Amino acid sequence: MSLQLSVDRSSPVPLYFQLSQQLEAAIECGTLTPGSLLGNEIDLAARLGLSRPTVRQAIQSLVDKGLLVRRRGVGTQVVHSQVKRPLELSSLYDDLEAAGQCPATRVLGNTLVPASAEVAAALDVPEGSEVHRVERLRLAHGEPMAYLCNYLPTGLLDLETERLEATGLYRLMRAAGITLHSARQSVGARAATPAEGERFGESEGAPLLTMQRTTFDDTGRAVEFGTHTYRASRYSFEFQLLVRP
Amino acid sequence: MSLQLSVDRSSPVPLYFQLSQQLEAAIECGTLTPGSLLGNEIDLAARLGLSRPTVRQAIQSLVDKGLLVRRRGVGTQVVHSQVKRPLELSSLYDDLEAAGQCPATRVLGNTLVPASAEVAAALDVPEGSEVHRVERLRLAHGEPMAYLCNYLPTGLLDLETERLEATGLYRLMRAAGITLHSARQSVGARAATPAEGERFGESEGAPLLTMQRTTFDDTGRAVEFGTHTYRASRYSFEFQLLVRP
DNA sequence: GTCAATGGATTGTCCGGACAATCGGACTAC
DNA sequence: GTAGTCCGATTGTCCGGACAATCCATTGAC
Repeated sequence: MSLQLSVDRSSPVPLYFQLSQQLEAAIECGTLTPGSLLGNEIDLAARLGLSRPTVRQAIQSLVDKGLLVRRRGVGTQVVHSQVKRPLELSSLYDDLEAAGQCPATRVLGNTLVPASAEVAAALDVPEGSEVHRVERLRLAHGEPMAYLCNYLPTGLLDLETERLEATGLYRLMRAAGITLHSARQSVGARAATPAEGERFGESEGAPLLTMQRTTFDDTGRAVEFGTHTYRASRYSFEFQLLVRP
Repeated sequence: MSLQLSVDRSSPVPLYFQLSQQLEAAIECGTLTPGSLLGNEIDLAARLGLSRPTVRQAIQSLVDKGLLVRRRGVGTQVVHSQVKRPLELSSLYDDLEAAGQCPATRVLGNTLVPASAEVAAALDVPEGSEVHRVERLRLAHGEPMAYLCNYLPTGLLDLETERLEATGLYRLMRAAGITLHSARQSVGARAATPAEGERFGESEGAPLLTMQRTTFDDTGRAVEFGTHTYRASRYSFEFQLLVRP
């Protein structure tokens, strides 16, 4: 039952990473069934011609992803799963596209404004200093889905209205070399104002889903602050939380 | 400016963990300021009388937590922060208690029921098999905040109504030796039905925040499935998402 | 039959070293 | 002055080994 594992020492990709990828693929495609033991680390290392620390590093990365569980004195098992997917910093645009919803964006505003107290606090810039403000209406199949208002520090990337119409904000940021790391979110709900009702084609008082989010890059700097409003009848958040003990 | 670091080799707590805790404390209390270098790993190891792998393990755990950033050829820096807090699988009870809201619970039902198709799929048990169903009303300062309906597999823990009134479900699960690992959540909003309006002391049509959650333990088994309804005027979700690149 | 002691298996922790990859600044050439 | 090159510093990867801690099943005692 020992699955096919091998490493290419001439490849520039790290050995532990080659191994973890092969193991992940085996789990994904069902070759390694949930609950099955992985075989002890020593033998595995010997079979592959690797050292134990390297094998452990590969296994550890999958444990961190939640795909494997280690039990001292027992061995390493594949989790009973359903959990497979890693949690992602969800992008509304990508979500809609993945769901085949034909997302589109109408840019309502793209200007420089002085930072309000709230925005300044979120982005950690002086109050009153200039920041980008982008207001967008996100459509799916031509129907309005959400109203997005985002603030960004200046100098990080150039926000062309044309590009904002074509894709999502996160893709633009990644393309600009910003590595997104984490985000603090606050999700709530409230009734639509008359203006919002009209904007979304719903009646006044219709339930709306609201989100405020501050996104940080890998150095811990705030790179985006946004206030979003979604039609509750058309959208809900799906996400996964991990516990770090 | 080298800060005070030391390890106790006679302690049963792992050396790398002692070090990571001291570093985390130094970051938390501001001794290590955001953006400052940590000093190279070799010297750090020599100063502490540890090996480099041990020091690396300590640093790596903080990198995983998002407190440090490594840059090859540069060094290891403290992140520019605000992010400090680790993401937690939020417990409504703990959230309220931490906010000084005097949480209380009224158990409306605590019975065994046959699993519906939805519940069976979420918990990965046969449809129609018996599962626990717990219905609760969560109060803060005597005011109703949320209606919680949870399903749990049988045999995991004994759910005494008395205990459920005194604390949160997650605490009971942890106390029963279940190590929570991750959860899939879906958050939405809708208008209150007449019955819900009455239950919460709000009018019909008032916006409600809804959440469905399936929680998994460290072996990947589903240990809880719940449908919750919150008064949007009184509660919103705060959480943090991480990106795994 | 029940409970406690023993032992094998496996992961957890730690060491010391070696070389490669990458970054940033200093230096040089033009 | 500007661009390209070199070099030191630092982290990234990998090795091989040693012992401790823990789990599980078997064995043994009562």
